[in-house]
Amino acid sequence: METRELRYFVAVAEELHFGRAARRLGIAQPPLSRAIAQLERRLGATLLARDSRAVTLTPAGAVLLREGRAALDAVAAADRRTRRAASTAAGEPGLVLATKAGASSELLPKLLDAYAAEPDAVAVEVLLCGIGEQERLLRDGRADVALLHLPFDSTAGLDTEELVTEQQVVVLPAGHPLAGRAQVRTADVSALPDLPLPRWPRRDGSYPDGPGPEVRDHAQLFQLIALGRTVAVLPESCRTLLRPDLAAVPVPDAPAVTTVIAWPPHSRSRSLAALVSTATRL
Amino acid sequence: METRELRYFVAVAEELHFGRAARRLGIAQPPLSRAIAQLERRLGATLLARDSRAVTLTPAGAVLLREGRAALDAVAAADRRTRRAASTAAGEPGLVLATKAGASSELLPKLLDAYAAEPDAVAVEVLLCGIGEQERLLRDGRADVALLHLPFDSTAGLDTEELVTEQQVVVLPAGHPLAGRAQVRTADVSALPDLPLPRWPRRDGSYPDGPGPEVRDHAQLFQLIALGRTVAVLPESCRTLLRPDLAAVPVPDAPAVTTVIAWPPHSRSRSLAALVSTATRL
DNA sequence: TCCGGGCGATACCCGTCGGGTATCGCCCGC
DNA sequence: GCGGGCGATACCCGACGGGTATCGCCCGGA
Repeated sequence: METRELRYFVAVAEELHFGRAARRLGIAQPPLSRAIAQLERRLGATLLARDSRAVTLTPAGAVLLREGRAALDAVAAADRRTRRAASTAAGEPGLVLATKAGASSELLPKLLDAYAAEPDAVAVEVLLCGIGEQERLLRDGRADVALLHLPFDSTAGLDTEELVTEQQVVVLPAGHPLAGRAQVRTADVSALPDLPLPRWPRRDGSYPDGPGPEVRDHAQLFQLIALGRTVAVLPESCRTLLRPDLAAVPVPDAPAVTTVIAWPPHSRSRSLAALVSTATRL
Repeated sequence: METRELRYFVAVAEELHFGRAARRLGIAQPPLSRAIAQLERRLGATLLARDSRAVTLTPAGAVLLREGRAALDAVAAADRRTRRAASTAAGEPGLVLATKAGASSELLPKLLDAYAAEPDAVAVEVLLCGIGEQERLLRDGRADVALLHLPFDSTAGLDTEELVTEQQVVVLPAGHPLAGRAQVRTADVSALPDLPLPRWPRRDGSYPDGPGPEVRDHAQLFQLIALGRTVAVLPESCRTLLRPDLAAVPVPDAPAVTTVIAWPPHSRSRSLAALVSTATRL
């Protein structure tokens, strides 16, 4: 199976429409139809049900969509990592660290400083990404290492080391009645009638349904909290980012958040090992 | 990057010889040279140093060898799993469970029986494999789930659940002086002058150097122990396999062995989830 | 009921490229 | 100094990927 065939199939499987998929791939529709038919013939499997007026995935097609995406990511990672290894001709290439924008605001600078002080540290590029994107970045080679936050992020298929565990706090407008409390419970927070919890984007960029406002980053979120439109439960290290018009109150019964450093399991880079070792010693 | 190019490169990188690699691939040498040159041109990287009389990997080539193998495994897994999903047209396909031949002799039958008793269990094929092969089988799609034994096997890049932890025992000829002891220490075992520990094959099938005999499986091993040529330290569940002319003595200070059930992280199969859940309830 | 339009499949042509054979250039070792 | 091993180059051919034109099918509206 060639990667070209996989790219073609994934495009059709995602669009469920040969014409659109062909346009996305920059080719005409007939060669695409032919390529898919040939792939089906070679696999001995029907991947798509061409029910007139609608294309749907067969069970085998669903398997190939999932496995094919993973395989294409692995190929993309091989390409990217090889280019990077070549472009930094002498010595170790730099590292790319992925983390959610706004998260780990305390830990990250400490980690970067500590690592930079190591004898043979290499340059670390920080790649800020959206919610849940880190795993993808590691799998397709755009990043070498990432900071994840359990239990929100998935560490499936990654090697990890736990770094710190923090309690969560609820972030409120400074004048809110709960802001004076020493602590609150999750029930108190979710029961606030006029302050629905915000909605974060899903993997594909769409938002779940619900009453809360749609938010993309912490600056947006804090603005909306200050305006009295929402509240949020965040790890307590977010206190360092708080504006003076916001207050944070511990929520002891909210799940603790563990920051972990994660990397692709087959990595064998000296500099990555040094960075991880520095992180665990913080 | 096409999988054909990756296959070609991996072959050359493993053989470090264009002629042999071409023969292995079933093509002539000139097209192979051209394909590698084209891959290098497209990546903008020199992958192989053609020092006259010897081909060696550049650092970028070493990266592509490692990443390329992983990518080829992922493509092979996509192919195999799609075929299997298609061939079992109705309902869930069966599961393939990989385990080391001779290991988990107590746990495996219990697991298979318990799972078979589940309401919608599917057929489970057991694939006996060599030391350390399970990870590869899971990655390239030949197996869906495996039993691994920590700390010997690597679980890098796999999702796992721990099943049981056992102490280890030393297996001796029944008449050996230590056979009557209630327990021994690792120091006692490694100090036995005429009974060197056996040598197990490495990933690539070669054996490490050393005085002990080369063994491939437990039947071989027990035969050699009975002949007084070696001793072995094994998990205590191996007692059920012992022949009457062998004895087992606990070794409390040997590392405990944990059997884990492992599967590829992106699996989303109902029957796999049921098997894992059955295993954890044993 | 018929017609138009949307969509995937088919037919057919062309250019590129992958693969083969022959040969060269280089270097090492006898 | 020469023979042989090895990778690169030259050149040819056939296969296959991609394009355009068109068909067949089905649904929906008049």
